Amino acid sequence: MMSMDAKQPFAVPAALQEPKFPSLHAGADAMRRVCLPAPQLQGNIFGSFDESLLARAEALAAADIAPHAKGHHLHAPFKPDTAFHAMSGVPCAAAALPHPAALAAHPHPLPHPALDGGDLLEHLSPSLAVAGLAEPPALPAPLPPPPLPAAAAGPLPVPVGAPGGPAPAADPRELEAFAERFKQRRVRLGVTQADVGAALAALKLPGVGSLSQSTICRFESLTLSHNNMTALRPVLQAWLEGAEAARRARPAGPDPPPGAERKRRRTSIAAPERRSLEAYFALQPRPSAEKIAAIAEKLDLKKNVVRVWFCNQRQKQKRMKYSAVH
DNA sequence: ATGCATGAGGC
DNA sequence: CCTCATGCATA
Repeated sequence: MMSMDAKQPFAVPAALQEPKFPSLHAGADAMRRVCLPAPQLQGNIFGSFDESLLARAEALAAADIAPHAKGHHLHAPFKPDTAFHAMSGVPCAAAALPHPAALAAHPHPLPHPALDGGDLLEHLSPSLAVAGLAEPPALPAPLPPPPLPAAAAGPLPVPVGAPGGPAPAADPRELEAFAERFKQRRVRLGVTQADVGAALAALKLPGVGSLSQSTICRFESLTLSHNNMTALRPVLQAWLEGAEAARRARPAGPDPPPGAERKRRRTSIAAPERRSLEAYFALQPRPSAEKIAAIAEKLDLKKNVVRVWFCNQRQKQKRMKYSAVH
């Protein structure tokens, strides 16, 4: 009976359902092809050593890297002019997979086996969070009022605006700085990440609806792709300025009580299986469908779960925290 | 804050 | 089937 989904404020016909930021797919797969190893090579490797590799992966997983020594240094700023898809060399390097013998001796050139896929994002800087800025559950506007709208904010050039071609200064540093300032000012407004996401719809910017708490969070912590960050920045900046202006006009506002709705459940992959998957991933980040099926069977997971897991891992490896060229 | 998932767009 | 942007559910 709930034809009104909480999401999707304006029912957009599927035909019109365009991505919120149309220009995000700039030659995204060009690089993929470059990364793809010769099909036959891949076939040879896995055709011949299939069992060996699987076994080795499991052995690695089972042996477990107990000390859990962490020391990942992702490098490769690599900024081609066609696309800034923060590609670390990792996926390609792994795809270029030497031979099992080499793997046995040295898993790969990196300082540590890429078994830390889940840990890649863990050192987000919680500086603001621990600074004593607990954000209110809703928005009762407790508002600690140290007025300094422009004090902390430096000159913002707003580099967008070329009508003929979008050529904004896409400096990672710029984005990083903005993200941090954004968070500070947002907290100062006493607004949660979820609130921001919801408020975006009210801006009625073309092609921009609401966003989730997840996305706002990821923006603030720079755990989005560079393209994504770049696309979101103007939108969030617009909201921020509007919100600060509104605050001056009307210091207080009503806080709408949140509703309660339950939906889908999240399947959770157990630690041992996860470790195995990570080991497999280190050997081959882009396994074939057959490979995925084999892995799924060995780990007793649904094939689709395994496939999605690999997709998500690849996506994580591309996030911009590590592409921040300095 | 993050893990698993969906869906659009693309070969 | 992939990538990419994004979100629900959850630790």
